[in-house]
Amino acid sequence: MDKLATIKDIAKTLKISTSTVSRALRGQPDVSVETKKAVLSLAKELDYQPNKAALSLLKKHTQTIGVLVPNLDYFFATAIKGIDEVAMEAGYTVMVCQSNESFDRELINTKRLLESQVDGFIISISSETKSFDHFKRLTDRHIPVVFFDRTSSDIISSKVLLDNEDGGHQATEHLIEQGCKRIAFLGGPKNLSISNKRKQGYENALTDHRIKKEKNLIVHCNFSREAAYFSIQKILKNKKRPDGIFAVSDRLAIGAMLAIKEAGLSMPDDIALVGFNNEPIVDLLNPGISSIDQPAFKMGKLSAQTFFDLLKNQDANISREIILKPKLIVRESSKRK
Amino acid sequence: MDKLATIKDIAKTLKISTSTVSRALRGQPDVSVETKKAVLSLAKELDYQPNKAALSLLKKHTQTIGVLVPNLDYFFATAIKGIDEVAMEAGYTVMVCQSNESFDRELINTKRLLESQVDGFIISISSETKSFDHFKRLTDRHIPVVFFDRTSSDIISSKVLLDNEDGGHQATEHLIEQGCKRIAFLGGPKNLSISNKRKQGYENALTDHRIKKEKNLIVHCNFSREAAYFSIQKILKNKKRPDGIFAVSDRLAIGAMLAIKEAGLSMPDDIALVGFNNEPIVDLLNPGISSIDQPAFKMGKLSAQTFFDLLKNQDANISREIILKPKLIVRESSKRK
DNA sequence: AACGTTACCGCAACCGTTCCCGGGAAGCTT
DNA sequence: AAGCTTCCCGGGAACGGTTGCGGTAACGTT
Repeated sequence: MDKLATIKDIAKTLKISTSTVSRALRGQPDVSVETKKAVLSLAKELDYQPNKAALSLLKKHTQTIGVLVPNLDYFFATAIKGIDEVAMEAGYTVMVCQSNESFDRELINTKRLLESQVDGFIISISSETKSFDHFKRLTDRHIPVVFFDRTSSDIISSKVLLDNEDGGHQATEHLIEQGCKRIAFLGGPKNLSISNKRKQGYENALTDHRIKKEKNLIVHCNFSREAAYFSIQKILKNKKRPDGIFAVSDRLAIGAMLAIKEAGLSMPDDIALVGFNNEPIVDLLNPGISSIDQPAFKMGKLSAQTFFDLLKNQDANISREIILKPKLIVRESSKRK
Repeated sequence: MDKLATIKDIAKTLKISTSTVSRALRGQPDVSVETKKAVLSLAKELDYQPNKAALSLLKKHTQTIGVLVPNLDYFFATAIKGIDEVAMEAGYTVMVCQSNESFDRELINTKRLLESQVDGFIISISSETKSFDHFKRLTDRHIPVVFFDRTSSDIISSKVLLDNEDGGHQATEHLIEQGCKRIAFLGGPKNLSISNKRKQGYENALTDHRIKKEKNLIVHCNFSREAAYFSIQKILKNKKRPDGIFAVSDRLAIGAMLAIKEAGLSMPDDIALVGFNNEPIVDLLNPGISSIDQPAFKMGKLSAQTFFDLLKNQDANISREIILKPKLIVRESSKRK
């Protein structure tokens, strides 16, 4: 790889000092028009690009945000698009790392991002993560960190969240209103906050309507279609099968749908189904799956905005918490006449 | 933001030189066991992380790959997962930037990645891009660049591609075998190579089977479901409507499907449909959409591997071109009895 | 003629790390 | 006793860029 042109190269060929070149390049005073012109034209000719590493050393910041997500599915991809949007506007670059839901990778990625001297982090934690020391080490150092979507109540930091409890409540209440009496909860990994909050909303809705919750209607599995399929398949074999299912993600809902269809049951009459995320494909299915819509793009933008707020008031030790409201989109999978 | 611990901090508190600390940290000789132990324990206590910027300045490489993609949809997300896998294994970090299909953003992103001193690039070009000077400037400097999926024949570089022509051929031939006589082609933007190659395969298949191609059955639109919907809606109003459609992406195929359904036509009997990408949702639709499967994950891994090959033999001015074979997955949307 | 002002430019330090080189101390061989 | 290894360690330059400070002309003012 050939060397990129540096300020020294320009200085040497023009027989002036690097200081002058630097000043000329950044439009500072104390440079004559001729030298400035000469520098600028040579810089263009050599396709000069400032070396961020050198800048980083000197200025102690890199104009980059480390973004750490569990995966790049629809939700996170659109959230990242939102982050990217406002970061780019502010002249910042984002470094995206995915943990693949693995704790070890999350560890490695935070370490690497830290080594890369990112100015701060925007994080959604992996489903495996149970200890948060690696994040605490960041906040202890007063590095700006914003958590979005997936977080933990053990973490004290700025957060951009969905009101997951409300989402679970809306979904469950809707199922109750459709006449469901025995509603199953299909959740993600047990230590995942978003899943638990949605479960809390589910349970609250049941109590609100004086329906007693049944332990064997509550299932947890990982976020794969197959796992959901097997979980629901199992539940449907019970002598008292559910007549409604609330799944904490659309992918899980799809797995559930497959099991329901295979069992020869009809939707929504035998079993009504509600998912979560409102991914653009769920309205194409037959039946279209009702789902809780979360504003992923907006969450991304807000995360980046609170990040920059944090960056500005670093001394002020505040941590903002933004909570967005979800919205139920009703489709045929749960709409009984 | 508090300062991260540096080698100097360790040296100062231990009253030794930075050289010794550096040696101790990297397990080099010329360090006594006691000092080494002292350095290591203090480093752990201070949670010392080496400063990549300083390393970059000195060593002229950053152990990072710049990945430039048009978006983060299913295909690119899984490809990136593949890239990430082998990059991580090699101790490299990837910086992902998305152009959002915009030429300007592509320009800005390559510039920023270059400033960040990435060791090379893995690129899939935006659909807007018609000029490739910004990429040529990279290869001229002998910076390792691998293009994958979307590229241009005007670019001389290593590439990891799908045999798109073969894909188009397979899809079209399959439709012909199902008895289709008037097959429409639903393509992406006109300057996009992958779309044009698939079109070439489509046309070749037609000629192979002595079917004359009809200009008004060939449509181009951008990669949105809506655009595809309107395009097909328009075509179906023709007095001689098509009896088969080959769409160059699943999203376009879905748009087509919506138009077909709305027109009250049946699939596959009135119109047979084949998409491209084989995204995991197309088998859930009703009918399941036949699609050309491309090994996205494998393409990502291969891209990263050829990248590292390039990195090793930088002097050798070779450029490898890997071409993968696609595979047609037949579903109900095109399977006539 | 002496002084002040202005315009332009270079010197040198600094950021964190590596690495070459030189050097001192201790132990060993002649 | 003189010389040679061996083991540790530190000095200092280098990477690319910014910046405060000082310096030198040329010019204008008294």
